[in-house]
Amino acid sequence: MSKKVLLIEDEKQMQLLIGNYLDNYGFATTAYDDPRDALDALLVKKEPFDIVILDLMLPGMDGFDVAKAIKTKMDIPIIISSARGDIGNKIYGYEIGVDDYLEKPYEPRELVLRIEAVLRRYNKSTKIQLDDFTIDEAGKSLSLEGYPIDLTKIEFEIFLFLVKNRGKNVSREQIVNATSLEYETKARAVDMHISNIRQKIGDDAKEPRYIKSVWGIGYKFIG
Amino acid sequence: MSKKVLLIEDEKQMQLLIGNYLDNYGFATTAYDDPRDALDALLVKKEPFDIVILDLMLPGMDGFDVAKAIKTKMDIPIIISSARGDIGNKIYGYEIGVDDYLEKPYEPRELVLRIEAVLRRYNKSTKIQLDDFTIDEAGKSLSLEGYPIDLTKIEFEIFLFLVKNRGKNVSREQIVNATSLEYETKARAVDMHISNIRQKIGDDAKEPRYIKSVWGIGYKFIG
DNA sequence: CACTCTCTTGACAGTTTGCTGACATTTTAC
DNA sequence: GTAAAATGTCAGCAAACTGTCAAGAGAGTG
Repeated sequence: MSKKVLLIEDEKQMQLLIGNYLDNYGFATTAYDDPRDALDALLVKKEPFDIVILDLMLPGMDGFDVAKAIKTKMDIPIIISSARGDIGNKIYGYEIGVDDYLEKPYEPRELVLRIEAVLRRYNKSTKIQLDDFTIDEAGKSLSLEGYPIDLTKIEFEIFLFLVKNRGKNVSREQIVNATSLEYETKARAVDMHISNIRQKIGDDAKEPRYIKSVWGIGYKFIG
Repeated sequence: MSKKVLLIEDEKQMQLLIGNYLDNYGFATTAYDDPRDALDALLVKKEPFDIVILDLMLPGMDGFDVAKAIKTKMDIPIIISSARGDIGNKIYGYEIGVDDYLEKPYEPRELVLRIEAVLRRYNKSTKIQLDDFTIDEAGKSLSLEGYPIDLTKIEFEIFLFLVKNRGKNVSREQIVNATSLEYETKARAVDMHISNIRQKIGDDAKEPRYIKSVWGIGYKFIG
């Protein structure tokens, strides 16, 4: 299945050049002149793209703001393509969490290689895909259907432990031992964390889709 | 019965060395150069292997992808065998569920030990298959023909005790002692638990398929 | 220092479980 | 066959467990 590329680039000529080139290499490219249209397609209409190629020189909106808007809402790789090549911008780009950076002019072939590299890194980084969750173990981050969910450190540890033992019942004691919870922490505190996690992932204790309470035993991640 | 080892390794020399060595230790080794052939044998032809030894440096396909392809389709242990550096600390980051890994060069004896350790761990992975039941002792869960059955803590303990003593008669007193039932619990309470268990697993006291009452003695799991 | 965020705990409501008495039914002993 | 003993199971209750609010302690930040 070909990967879907979202190209945000206002120069028509560049758009055609890159779009055709990528399509020849087996990608399905959709291009937008206006970043607002692109954001609309990605975040509002939720079209399923695999990667974003983003020009920094855009009409009406700063490229970095576009990147930030995307990264705070979704977990999707972004490659910056720009003529503005000074180091300051580069660093800023990586701080936002941009995945790679190309300075114009560049060979289209180079872009293909970078895309492949980024996608490869993305797919087999430390991420666990499960149901609608993407769990980044190293990055200690979680997203649900592409939308990031902010868990605290301990919440994330508990969630990860449950996921790794999905299908099995785990006791509160096991949870305390497997996470950075203090040894003498009362089992009751675990309940509170579970309650908070459930709220954040939109789960319901009575009709759980993900974390089920097992009476007298503990909890179980359904799966 | 000797355990069947699937060796995926493209270096002929290594293949022969490991293959012969394992066979000398009572394993039945089948080797493939090409991971696609190995996947075909395992996943399509469904040849019954007990464990996979996987080299990471393979032609045509990334070793991690092979591992992932296997693990998402089957529940079979995998040991990674690879040159130092391919692995590093990545292996644990890639949450594929690999069971062990060895860095080349290693002593063949070491591999044998690892295989035995992994198989031991796997077999006593606390899962008991019996009739149509799957009992996960560690996970404290039970399923019948693939459908999960929710037993309470004590019901599960009683059921497990009966299964472990299948074919034997066990008294109510034995059941009380073997579970977390209070010492002074009346024997009569056991009857009630048995009744509830029977209902949940669809058994009939009069025509028992699983739990039989033994008049004047106690109960017996038929087996 | 004030502010925020995280973790823990007490408290209370609501739910589930385990136990028992009660009664019907079955089996054994004589 | 009859009485006594054993078992099956319903209904109900007390105890144990869970969900979650709210408050407070403690850590980290600017």
